[in-house]
Amino acid sequence: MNHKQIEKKWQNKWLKLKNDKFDKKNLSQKYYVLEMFSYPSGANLHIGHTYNFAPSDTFARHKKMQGYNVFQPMGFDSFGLPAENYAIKTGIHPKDSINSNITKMQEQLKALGCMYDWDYEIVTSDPSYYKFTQEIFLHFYKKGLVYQKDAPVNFCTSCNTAIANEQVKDGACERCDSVVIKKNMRQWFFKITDYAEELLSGLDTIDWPEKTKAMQRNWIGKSIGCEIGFNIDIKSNKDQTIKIFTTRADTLFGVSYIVLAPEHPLVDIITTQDKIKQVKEYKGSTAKLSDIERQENKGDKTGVFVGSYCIHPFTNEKIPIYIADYCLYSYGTGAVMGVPAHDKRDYDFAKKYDLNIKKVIEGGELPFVDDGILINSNEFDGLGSDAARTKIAELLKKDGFGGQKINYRLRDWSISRQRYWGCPIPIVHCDKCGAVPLKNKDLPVELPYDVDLKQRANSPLSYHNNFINIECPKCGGAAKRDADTLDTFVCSSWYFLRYPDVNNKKKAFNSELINQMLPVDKYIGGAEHACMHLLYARFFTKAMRDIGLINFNEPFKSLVHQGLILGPDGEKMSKSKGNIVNPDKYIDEYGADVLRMYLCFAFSYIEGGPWNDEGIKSIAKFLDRVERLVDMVISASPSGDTLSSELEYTLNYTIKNANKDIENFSFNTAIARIMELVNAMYKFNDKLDTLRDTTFNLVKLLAPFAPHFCEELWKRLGHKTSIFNEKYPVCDESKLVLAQVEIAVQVNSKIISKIMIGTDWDNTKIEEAAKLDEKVTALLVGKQIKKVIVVKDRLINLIIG
RNA sequence: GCGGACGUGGCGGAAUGGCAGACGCGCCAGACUUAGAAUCUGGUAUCUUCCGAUGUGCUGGUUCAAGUCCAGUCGUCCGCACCA
Repeated sequence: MNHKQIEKKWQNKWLKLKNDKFDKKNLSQKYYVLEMFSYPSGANLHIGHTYNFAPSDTFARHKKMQGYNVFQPMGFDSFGLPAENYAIKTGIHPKDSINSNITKMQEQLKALGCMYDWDYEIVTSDPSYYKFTQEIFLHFYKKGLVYQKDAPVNFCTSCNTAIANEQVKDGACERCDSVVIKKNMRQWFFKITDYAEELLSGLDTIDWPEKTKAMQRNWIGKSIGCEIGFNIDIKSNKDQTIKIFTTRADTLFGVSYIVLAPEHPLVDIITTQDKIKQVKEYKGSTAKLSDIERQENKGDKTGVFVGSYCIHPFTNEKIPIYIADYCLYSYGTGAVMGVPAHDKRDYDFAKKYDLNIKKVIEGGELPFVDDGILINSNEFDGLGSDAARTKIAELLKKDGFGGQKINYRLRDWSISRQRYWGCPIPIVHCDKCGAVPLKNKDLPVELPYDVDLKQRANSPLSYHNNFINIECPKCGGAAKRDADTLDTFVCSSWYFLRYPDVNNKKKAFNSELINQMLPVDKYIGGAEHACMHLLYARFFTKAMRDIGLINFNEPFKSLVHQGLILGPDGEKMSKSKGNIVNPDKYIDEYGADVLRMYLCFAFSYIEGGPWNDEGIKSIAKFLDRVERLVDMVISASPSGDTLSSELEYTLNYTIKNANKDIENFSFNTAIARIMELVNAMYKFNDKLDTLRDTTFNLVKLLAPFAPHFCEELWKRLGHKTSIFNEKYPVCDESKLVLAQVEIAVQVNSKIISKIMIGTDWDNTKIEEAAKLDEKVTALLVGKQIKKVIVVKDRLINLIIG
């Protein structure tokens, strides 16, 4: 078969037949299957992209053949740094490079024969889309989910912009690997922390990989503890209180000092005159450290005494106050109690600065960090840690010093980026009115084309006078637009809600329609998005529900991660390593069907692995084998014989497993079963005339994997309509009932022999038959049968002694 | 340190607690062919005195029965990490 001809032919025909189109009128049978859209990078699609798209298309086609009204759209996440950095390097404007990249990627996707309905395409950098990203931002603003604050943020020195916590990997920028420093900047934030509890509990309601759910749980980091107020003991500041958070309130009597994070606002207030110099120096030196340096210094605890003391709420002891960078300002209250006897870090710190170490939990050697029995703790002595925590929290509450408190590791999502190629923030800054949100009618705030990208001291947009200067919508005075753009993850946090109503010009979407179309039934994409896109999208869904735009709680009912395809060297594919595999040459040589099917067959889909093209020929060979078989069947002359029951069994066994395996993304085993069927059919090549119906089924079974090839064979078999309008074969269970079956005979759990039995035999009859076997008989001489175990249609085990 | 995986032939990979290695690659042999390619058929875990024995990282345990369950251990990978 000439794959080039037939692939082109069927791709065109599918367009004409509107085969890939979603039927808007039949929502009751809708099935929304979505592959994460990708960034239109300058390079071609590599084999990893093909691996993401092709097998999930096989899944979608299978669903379609099962009778679902499949909605499978595709789009491009086209804002982002790479295009801007590329523009700085080459002078080619992001808008232009993105457009040509999209065209190229579309061609490649079409060449794969994926069943996308291109009527629903999304390009996030198109004003028709980002107009609504801005509108949603304003919705969030009105709902109080957006705020601006001066805060130390993660700043990538190479990308020259702030980035979110989720985008910092090992202290470096997730995109470019450069050093990330803390920088104080005025930034916009989304209040994702408002949803911490629901983002956590909602995980129990969705069909996602356990690993991903665990990662989100971890990232949200709920911890149940206690907040404790320590009053400060200096005459001038009697009414100041330091609030600390601890999960170990049971160790409260072991406190020997209090630590504030160096950035804590109380530090300057409580530092005594004689300590100002040291404190200032320490604050300066820690502020300069990058996250990476901080982590390297982990073992070596540093800090300084600020000169003042606070009072223990129960014992009234005087407790010295320190600042130390091992206390993080961004977690809890930015202050902790130091209990050296029962915390490794506090122990190190106390040793270094010669602080009191008081044991209050009976257990092992210090530092003893497990739960135990309280000692040296007044009325709490003898209690277990768990009970003590409850009692102490209660007493603290009664005395007005604090009480139980839940803390989350999750922090608000910083969304301002000091870059050009992103969605403009629909806010105006007026000296008189402050930050003023734009009106919906003024959207979209369009990104100007003529911007000097080399200006990098501030956001590039801040240098564009026509864009930046504007009248204040409130007072009409001179004002400036926000010069930053939104994190691209904002754009991708709601695209799945836009797809079904992508041409809506008035609204982001029609809520009624979206409530019917969502949640996404099957979402497919890389595991690397676990704590970024997948978390943000859940937050957006919940926030938009509370605003009243949608009525469901979770965006993605069921999630599958495909594995990662590595380079042939076993390393992650990257330009710098030069191990990127381009799928085009395989499509050219073998065709899209062969490549698609090889990707389905050669890997366990959720595992992935190093690319290796040695087996790709085998798939080409297999399809040739199928073609020959089909052609032989077509030209066979009738004899009146009927299909053997053995083959009927194989056919239905294949049908049953192919359906099950595709549903589970176990494409490799589904193909293995179809190969078995073909092998079995070849055994009957002297009775080809009996194979006609089986051949129809075979071609249908194979269609989701090799769509063009199967369309062609389907036509050769005399059909006038597309095979994708056919129903995928359904197993006839009655054909799987055999009269006879071979089972294993075990004696004392060892396999001795195999016998044929009737499937309707009772255990006694099976036992009698087993005993007749020569080898078994020999073993039974002079022995007693103590027990017989029969596993239906599998084995019989005789226990003798 | 915390969390999550994973470990099976020469290779990719299969196995609801029930005959380990499906399917394929590679390799070997046979058929067809002047020959090769292609194709078709068969074989292919290891050891073996050909009776069998041993085999799913390692050590134990549960069970009539363990790749699968449990405990421990070694190794690899991923995510988070001074989170109080």
